[in-house]
Amino acid sequence: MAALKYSRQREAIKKFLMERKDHPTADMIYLGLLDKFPNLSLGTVYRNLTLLSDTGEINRLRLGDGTDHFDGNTTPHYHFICEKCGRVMDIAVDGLDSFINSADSCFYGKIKGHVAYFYGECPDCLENS
Amino acid sequence: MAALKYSRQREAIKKFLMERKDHPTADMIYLGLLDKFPNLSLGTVYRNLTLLSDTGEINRLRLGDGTDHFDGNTTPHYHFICEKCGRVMDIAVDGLDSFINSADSCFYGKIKGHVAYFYGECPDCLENS
DNA sequence: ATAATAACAGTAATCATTACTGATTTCTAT
DNA sequence: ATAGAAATCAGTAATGATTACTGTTATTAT
Repeated sequence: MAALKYSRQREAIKKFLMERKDHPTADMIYLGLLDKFPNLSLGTVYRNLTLLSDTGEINRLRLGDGTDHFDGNTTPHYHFICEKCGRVMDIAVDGLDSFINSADSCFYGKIKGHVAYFYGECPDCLENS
Repeated sequence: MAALKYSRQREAIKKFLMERKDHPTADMIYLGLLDKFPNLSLGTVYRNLTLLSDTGEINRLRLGDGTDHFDGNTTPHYHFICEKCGRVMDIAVDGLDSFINSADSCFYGKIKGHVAYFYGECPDCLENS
């Protein structure tokens, strides 16, 4: 309900996410912005990440590794997380989305969305073994 | 590596999960067993849930609601979580599994598994609104 | 300009989960 | 049977991610 006011910190957080292809955690974003905002607070990062994901400008990823990751790419896509190095990568899975959206044919509730991600060993870790 | 020794507590935890169709959290299991084990410790519940899911006897569900749920049904199936009441239900999604297993056609890493679940409003909550 | 209020930095609190500790139970090999 | 080794226990403390609180600062509308 309350109107959002501009803040340099929020813009920097959004820009930071847009410029990256990895999927940083709140802490990584905090550390990455400390040089530009020496007084930045981790709480500010968390609050703005929540605001930005509430408005749909970014996505919050719950990948089951104990900490949330964030993604500036809001076009629909899926993720792969490496069990060895923890890296998060985009993964193309053509047709999965429409398949999943038809899942409610025999379900009597209202399906509003889904979460799906893959895990295993990433190309780099696979090579070093 | 260390051999597992029998424990009454672990057996009770497993039995508790097998006899249920809901998907309780560690705390719910703890509270549910307090009458039979008045000295039961929450740490014991957590430790045994980890042991049992490591051996594949139960499944740990990370459904993004801030706490893990556990499932005594280890046959492959998917879950739906109600955003209103928090209830976790089984949901049948025919063919999704084989579809997802073919996802690595254009991915250069090694996909070992996937996580997928649905969220929305359950039949009961849908009716009361 | 000024008043209203969102946002801030800093810090404390929360909550799920894990780690530690010394006592107890289970198992194995005499 | 029994004694020693080791897993498990209950109880408690610690951890780590995230959220809430507080007094101050920045942004916006009048």
